[in-house]
Amino acid sequence: MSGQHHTQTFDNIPAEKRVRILRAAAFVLGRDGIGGARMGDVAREAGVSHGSIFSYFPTKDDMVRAVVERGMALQAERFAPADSGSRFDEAVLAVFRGAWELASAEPELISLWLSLSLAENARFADAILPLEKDAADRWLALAERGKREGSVAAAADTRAVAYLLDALAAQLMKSRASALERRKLEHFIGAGLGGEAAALIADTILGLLRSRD
Amino acid sequence: MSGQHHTQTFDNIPAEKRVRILRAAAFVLGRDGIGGARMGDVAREAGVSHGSIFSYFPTKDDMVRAVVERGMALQAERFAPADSGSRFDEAVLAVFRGAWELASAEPELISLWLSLSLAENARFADAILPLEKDAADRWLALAERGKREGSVAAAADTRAVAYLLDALAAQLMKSRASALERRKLEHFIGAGLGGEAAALIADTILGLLRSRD
Amino acid sequence: MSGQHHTQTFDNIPAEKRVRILRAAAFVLGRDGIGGARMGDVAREAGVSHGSIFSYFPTKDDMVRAVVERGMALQAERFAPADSGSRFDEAVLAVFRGAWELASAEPELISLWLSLSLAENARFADAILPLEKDAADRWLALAERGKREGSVAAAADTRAVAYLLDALAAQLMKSRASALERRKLEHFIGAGLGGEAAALIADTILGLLRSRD
Amino acid sequence: MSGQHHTQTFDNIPAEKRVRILRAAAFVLGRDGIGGARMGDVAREAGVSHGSIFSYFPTKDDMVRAVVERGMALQAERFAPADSGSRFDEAVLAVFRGAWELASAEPELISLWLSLSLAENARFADAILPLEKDAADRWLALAERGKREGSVAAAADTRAVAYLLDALAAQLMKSRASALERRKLEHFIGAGLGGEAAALIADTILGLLRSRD
DNA sequence: TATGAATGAGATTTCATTCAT
DNA sequence: AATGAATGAAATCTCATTCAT
Repeated sequence: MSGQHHTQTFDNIPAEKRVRILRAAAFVLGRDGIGGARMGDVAREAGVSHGSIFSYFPTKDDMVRAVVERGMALQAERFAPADSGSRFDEAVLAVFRGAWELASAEPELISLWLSLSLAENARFADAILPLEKDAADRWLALAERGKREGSVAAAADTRAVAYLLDALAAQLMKSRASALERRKLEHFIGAGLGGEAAALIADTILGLLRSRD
Repeated sequence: MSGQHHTQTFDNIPAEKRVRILRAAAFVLGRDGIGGARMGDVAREAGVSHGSIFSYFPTKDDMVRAVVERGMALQAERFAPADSGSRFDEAVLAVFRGAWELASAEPELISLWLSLSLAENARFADAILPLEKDAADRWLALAERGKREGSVAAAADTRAVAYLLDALAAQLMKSRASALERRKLEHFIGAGLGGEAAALIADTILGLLRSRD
Repeated sequence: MSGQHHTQTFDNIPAEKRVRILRAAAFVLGRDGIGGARMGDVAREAGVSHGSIFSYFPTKDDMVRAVVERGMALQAERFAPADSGSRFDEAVLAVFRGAWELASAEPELISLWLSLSLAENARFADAILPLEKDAADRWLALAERGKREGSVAAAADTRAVAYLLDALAAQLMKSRASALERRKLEHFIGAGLGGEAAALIADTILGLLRSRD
Repeated sequence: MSGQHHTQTFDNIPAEKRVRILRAAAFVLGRDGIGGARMGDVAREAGVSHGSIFSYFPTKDDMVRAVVERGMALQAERFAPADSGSRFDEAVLAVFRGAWELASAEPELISLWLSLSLAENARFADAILPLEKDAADRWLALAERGKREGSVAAAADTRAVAYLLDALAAQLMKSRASALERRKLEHFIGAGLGGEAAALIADTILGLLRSRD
């Protein structure tokens, strides 16, 4: 399943170097795609030798998995505000903003994450599925909280609401990370909104969700 | 920009063969990704010789563009129900169902379309952008109609509503076309819903959109 | 098992080219060893492009197998004199001479054949075993004929005699094909014997085999 | 030529460790071939660090030479019975048995020794030739003794007889050490003979050698 | 002296594209 | 117009050897 994808050597090197390498890998993988990324580029980007990369990860696929596993930690950070005691509306807004900021800071990571849904990368399903299920569970929990707090209309299907929030957050990140999707967002919303796109979308969906009787 | 991506020769062959080749190309491109697709596989899948492919499309990228352009026609079909005189609710439901059915019939085409948002395929932005803008305009028009008909709460931002509907439709197709996303959908909604997932999502969003004052 | 190791393409090219490639492959494989041989060297030696070699043989191992299969035909030639109606003594002498000449003409093929017995090349056992068994059967048949003709002492174990003849023929080829073994032969027999080494060894073993009662 | 192939450091370590390393090297070299053997495997097999190997032997080739030199001692043991005062027949039988037992105990060493005759390993000729000449001299001496004792037909060429005995002993070891050759031996002699194969071959050749006039 | 991380040259293999037939 | 053999640039991965600790 998810096991160990890096070598003992990778565990032995300084933590700072480990992070540098994983970030470099995510950057190149996201920029060029999994198939298109060249291990030599990762090495150069990380400032290590060509051969060293293979002493850390037996194969390119193993490197991809190691990068994906690091994504788990980032996702936990993204949802952290929702875990604190804040109200539903605040939590959703915070997660949407967090998604937008993550996509701003590491667009290549989002691009990599998007590519993992593609048929061509189906062999990584086992690596990414736990992350997806984790996100789904967080959204489901949030939707239930919204119901209890009265911030989500009683008539709405909880699961569908969770799916809807997940889809929107994903689309927001995509709109930030992909040049094409950014132009599409601008075509919808108008250019120059910057970080406020996330807030506008959040406000709109929160308004719709709110029960008005 | 969008000009001519195939050769004169391609225009000269029977229409049936042209379609067969474009479908084969979409199939292989979607299954293996643009980078991973092999021209030889397209040839074999289409039942033509390896060399012939290059007498139809000067390069692999040209073939991709030709396939994308064919997508324009499919998109028009998908939105056809919305163009007819039906009410907002019926139109949205029909488009969601159409999206689901397209993704069921040609999952590889959806996979290809999804891959075009990735950074690695940014060079095809000019080919896909008209298609995206067209879709956006159709959603914007629909959202406005919803407002006029009173099926969309007056307080909701029209552009945000359109963006939201587009995101949901895209996510639905993704959930159908990608094995990974299908498992994610099942984690949200429960397995075994089949085609009713589209209806459940549509009902929920339509319910939320409806003004109740 | 022995199946097909070359591609359809290899079957399609002219026979003359096919032989040229197989000879070039045997030459390089024998000279540098299976592990040490470089596909590029085979290509250069055969006068074809680097890529072409891989359009004939999917992998290096497949190429090795194709070369080994060609060895079957050469072995049949080597034993041809024994199949004709000649007497036992003449047949053995002819086969020994034939072995010596084959090793003189294609020493690299012998070197390749020797390397196939090594543990490192155990994965080719299925390819070489039929050839070995064929040789064994021919020696067994010859030994039996010797017994019937009275050229082999009645007291001698037929199977052991066959094994002995096979071992000697193999050692003769090795002595001819390997520089090291040639020096060893010279240390035994004295230098400058040239092709007469085969005759001396054959005469000696034939003399020993002959019953003298 | 044969000089010193290991470092001063190698002389300084405990004798037990020295033997352990040389045995590990022989094992890996025989199993994977000289080209295919990895220095890291030798290190792991010997239970020392990767870097240490290079503090004992400047290069891989030096390590091979050191291993070959150790083979000299083993060979002396193998011929020890022939040096004692036993009769010719007993001596030959003992050497054949010794060869069989050595090949049973250290098949990888035999595999390594066999590989040294290959063209690809010609650069080690200077290391192995003394060993080969030593063996040749022992067989020549034995053959002469056989003549004097009347155990070898007077008409037989002494040098050819020595060559023949050497070839048979080598073939026997090969039949024991190589899985492929073992199957070939079984095809000749029948399976299940175990250690008696050496005795059968020895009896047969001794019977043939014996003069009967 | 011992360790094991680092290096980089080099090997197999792939595949878009060309071109003779 | 159609075919499929030929080409060679480029990418992943290996491993002997070095060297800082």
